[in-house]
Amino acid sequence: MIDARLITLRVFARCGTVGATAELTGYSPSAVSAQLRELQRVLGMQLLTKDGRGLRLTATGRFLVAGSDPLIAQWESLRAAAMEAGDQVQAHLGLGGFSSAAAHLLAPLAATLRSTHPSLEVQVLEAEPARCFDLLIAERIDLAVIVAMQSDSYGEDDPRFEQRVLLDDPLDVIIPGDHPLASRETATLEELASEPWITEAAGSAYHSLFTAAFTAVGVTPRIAHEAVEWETHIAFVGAGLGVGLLPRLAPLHGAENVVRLRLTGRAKPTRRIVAAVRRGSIASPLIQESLRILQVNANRILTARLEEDL
Amino acid sequence: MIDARLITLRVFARCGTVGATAELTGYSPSAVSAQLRELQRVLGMQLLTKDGRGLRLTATGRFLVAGSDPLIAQWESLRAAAMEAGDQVQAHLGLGGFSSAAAHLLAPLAATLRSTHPSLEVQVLEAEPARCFDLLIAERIDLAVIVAMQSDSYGEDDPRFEQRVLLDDPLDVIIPGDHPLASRETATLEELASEPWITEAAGSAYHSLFTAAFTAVGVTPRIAHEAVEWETHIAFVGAGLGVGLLPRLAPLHGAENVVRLRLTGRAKPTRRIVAAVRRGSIASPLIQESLRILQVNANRILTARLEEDL
DNA sequence: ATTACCGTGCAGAATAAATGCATGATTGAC
DNA sequence: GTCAATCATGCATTTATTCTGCACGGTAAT
Repeated sequence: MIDARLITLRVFARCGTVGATAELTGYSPSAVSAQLRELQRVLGMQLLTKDGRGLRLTATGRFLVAGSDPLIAQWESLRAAAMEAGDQVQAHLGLGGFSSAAAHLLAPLAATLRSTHPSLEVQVLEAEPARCFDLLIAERIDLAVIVAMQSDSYGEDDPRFEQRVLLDDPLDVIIPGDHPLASRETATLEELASEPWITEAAGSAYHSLFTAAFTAVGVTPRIAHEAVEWETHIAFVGAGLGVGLLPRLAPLHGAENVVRLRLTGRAKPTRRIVAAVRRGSIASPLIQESLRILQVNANRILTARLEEDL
Repeated sequence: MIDARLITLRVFARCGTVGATAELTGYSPSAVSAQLRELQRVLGMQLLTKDGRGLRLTATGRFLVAGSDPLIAQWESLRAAAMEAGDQVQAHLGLGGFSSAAAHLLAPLAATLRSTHPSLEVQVLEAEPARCFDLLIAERIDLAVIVAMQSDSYGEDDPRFEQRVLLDDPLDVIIPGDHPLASRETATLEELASEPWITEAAGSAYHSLFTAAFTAVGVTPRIAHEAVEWETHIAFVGAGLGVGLLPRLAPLHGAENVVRLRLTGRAKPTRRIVAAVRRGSIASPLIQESLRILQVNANRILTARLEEDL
């Protein structure tokens, strides 16, 4: 309902280049360029200046973008209220989430919504948390499932978003099936302190969670290998290369020679999984329903995992 | 910046029929029909229902329209603030006003703006006050000059508009040149109580002003003739058909056998001339400048008239 | 029953917008 | 200093959207 060109400007304000804006919005770079020029013409404002080989927002441009936050929020709020008042749901819903969330939370959600609202067209995009926020701004998606990261620049008080905690996903430890502790059901980080550890690359989202967990018990782990996908982690462990942490939401799906142990003791690391929406839209019936479904599904998965793997 | 289809819906909410909406917005009826249908499709809301041979807003529709008032106001406010922050003015300005305002206030304003802002395109629409408000909602004009009418449904607190008093235009009395009082400079309503009066049709904007003035002095005038345009009033007076009231802003331009007398005494009727804009836009530099110019011009005309006709 | 009014559907026209490629300008690397 | 990479933009073309004008069907008043 808000002019698409203003949305484009907002995306540009976040990512700073026409090319990136085009990628995020789904337009071509020329279209973005034309939109921004047209926006300035229509409003009679100079919003951008050339800066080297790129563009930069003018003071007016920054002012407009900042001021548009409450405008967008108000529209979302109005739409949500009207939807609720009329007991209706929108025609389209865009969902975004990082890999395992997309697979284990969003896919079931999409399936459920599809059956309860046959006329609703749902679109799921797999994307990293930071990109999810960008996609929310670009209005490509309406609901994002992300891992809460204190390092992120999106605070709980960001005027553009609202966030709700979906669940705290506990990290389990996975060890080779022939490990001395393999017959146990639980373990502590202290017991595994001297093991070779498999983790993600330093600086990644989970790495900080990993180090924080060990700092809490005063142990410095030996990092032997790095992996990005959980599937790779599991394979490394199965090959006897070391031990690792695995979110309970992530399935082992019967991997050879790998057992999952619950972590006990002082350090019980969890990753907090959060749903984020554009501010104002949280009251929308469809969003509310989606949040409920997500939460139910997530809890079901967590308890089911306990019976499967542990 | 707010979707044109929502604007169209707002206009429909005011006038109630597709045809009238088309006339006000400048679209064809088919276009309005298509826009409203499209709006419902995009939002996934049912906003309208068939009602006899016409359309009627649903509860959701009324809710959305009412809720859109602050949305529009916020956009106008943001635009005005950004304009001010960037020291820029918009590219287009639409002005609306009733006949004599259009001729004596808006035309000079347009001329002044044209010279001070060569790139600005100004458009002037002559329209009755009620229609001016509609045109403001339809975003066909940005500034309206109207006669304040307590009977109007537009209060000072309407969430859609903001109003500023431009001037209080005193009503003078016009009498034939061969009238016994013609050599005077002032007169009172009491002195003219027994004269045949020329007024507007009952129910018109000025008629209530007319009766209120006589009620204030406890006299019931004899209404002899009715006229719509001031020029007709003047002609009637010149033909000796009676006496009448004429706003000081309206010129005699040397009519034969008519003299203008200032009204003194207890009843000093004035018509309050007010500028109205969409709420939020009052802070816009161009609106502010226009209001200043209007006020200066109005005062200049009032004082000049004293020297010409009185 | 007839007439006037109102909204809508459709074919075609007009307008607006997006794409893809080529270009110019700038930065950083070698 | 040259070369490659990055970025934005202009233009011709295509594509999508939107508007118009007219005809039609339903509804209310005379």
